[in-house]
Amino acid sequence: MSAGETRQQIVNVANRLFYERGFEATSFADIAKDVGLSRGNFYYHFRTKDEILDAVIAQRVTDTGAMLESWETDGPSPAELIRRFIHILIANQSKIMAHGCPVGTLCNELAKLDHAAQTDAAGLFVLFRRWLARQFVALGRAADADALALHILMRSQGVATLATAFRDEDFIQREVADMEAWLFTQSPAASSLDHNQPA
Amino acid sequence: MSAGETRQQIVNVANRLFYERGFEATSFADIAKDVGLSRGNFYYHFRTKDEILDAVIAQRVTDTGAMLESWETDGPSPAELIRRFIHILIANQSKIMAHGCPVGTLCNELAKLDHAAQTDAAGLFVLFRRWLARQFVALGRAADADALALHILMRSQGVATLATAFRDEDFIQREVADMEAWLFTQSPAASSLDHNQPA
DNA sequence: GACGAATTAGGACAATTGTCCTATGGCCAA
DNA sequence: TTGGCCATAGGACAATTGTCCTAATTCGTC
Repeated sequence: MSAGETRQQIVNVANRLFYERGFEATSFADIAKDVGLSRGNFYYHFRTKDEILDAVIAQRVTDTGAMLESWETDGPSPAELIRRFIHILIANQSKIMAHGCPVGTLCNELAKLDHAAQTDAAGLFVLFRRWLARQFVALGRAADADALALHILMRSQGVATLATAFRDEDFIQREVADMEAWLFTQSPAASSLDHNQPA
Repeated sequence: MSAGETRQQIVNVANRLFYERGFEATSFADIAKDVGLSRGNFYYHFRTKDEILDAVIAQRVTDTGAMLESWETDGPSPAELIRRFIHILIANQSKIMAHGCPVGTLCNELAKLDHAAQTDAAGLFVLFRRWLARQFVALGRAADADALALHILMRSQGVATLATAFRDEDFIQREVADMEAWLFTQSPAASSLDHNQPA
């Protein structure tokens, strides 16, 4: 197998394990076993564990960017695009209940470790933040687009954390519906309506 | 020193380190050094690391319960009590930006480790959930008190996670203000008002 | 088929992990 | 003062960690 392919396999497996078990709790041996390589051989592809982390984050940046871009290809409305973002919570429901949000939990862990890659991991949030802000601008909310983007991001993080703690599908459904109702009130034309009761 | 005092010191230090660095990343040696004891001696007080974790969670349950109870002693209104909860985000701002929410991050880590103490840690959320629900009942929202409690809890978790990732004090202030505005609309008398724009 | 480079296996290495044992010191009761 | 229990220090233990080296294998090219 070519070095590039092996490297890609390592990144894919590490990406999954970092999400499912956390960065610190995942060892070289764990990754090696799942890839089917010997542990010592890793040094050929990655000199340190931090290099793997960097590669995993870079991979996620690429994947996330591609996903967000692909959503826009068939030209849905900004509100519909934001709805798609919100619905990640339902699409990935079972994974989120088991391991939380991949971005939020990684940022939290790296913050506690005071890890150098903290900023890179937060860059994943920036990707969503900017994309969401763009949609709110298109929605006619240029003045507070970034604040609205952060608000939606904040809500999905809160839902993810409580979903992991309580494993309550109804809670997720309810909060997603509430986010959609909130979104509806944010289009200027509908701003006089009141759709904000969570329940 | 009596065994009880030493044990209490260990729990206090472990509590702090589990929060600042995480459970897995904190070793017996780390705790021993901060308490000023020899590592081997831990076995006398705690047979396993999991036993320390249990003690730390039990301590947090006691402390949290006492805090919530003390808030109610001088008889503030339910809305004022909920406001106090929301303002934890500001009171603990710098710690949250550095290490996240103590409850949320612990639950997330234990979920990834598939740890037996997961449910006990989530019990800390239950404490807040029930206390908040009581306030909403007193506010005249008995029908959806639990959902409203989860909603507030969800928001504070989301704010904590993004606060850690972005270290943005303005964001925290803004979202706290928005939570207060939301709270105002939740008292039945004020339910026709619209205070929901986050910004 | 043979050569040289690319890729791998296997293991060495010191450090650290959680766990556990034993010998020692100190304090309180008789 | 003595005897016994409580608390501690110090270290042993096997296992695992991230890192690194070297010898072997595989592969494409001539």
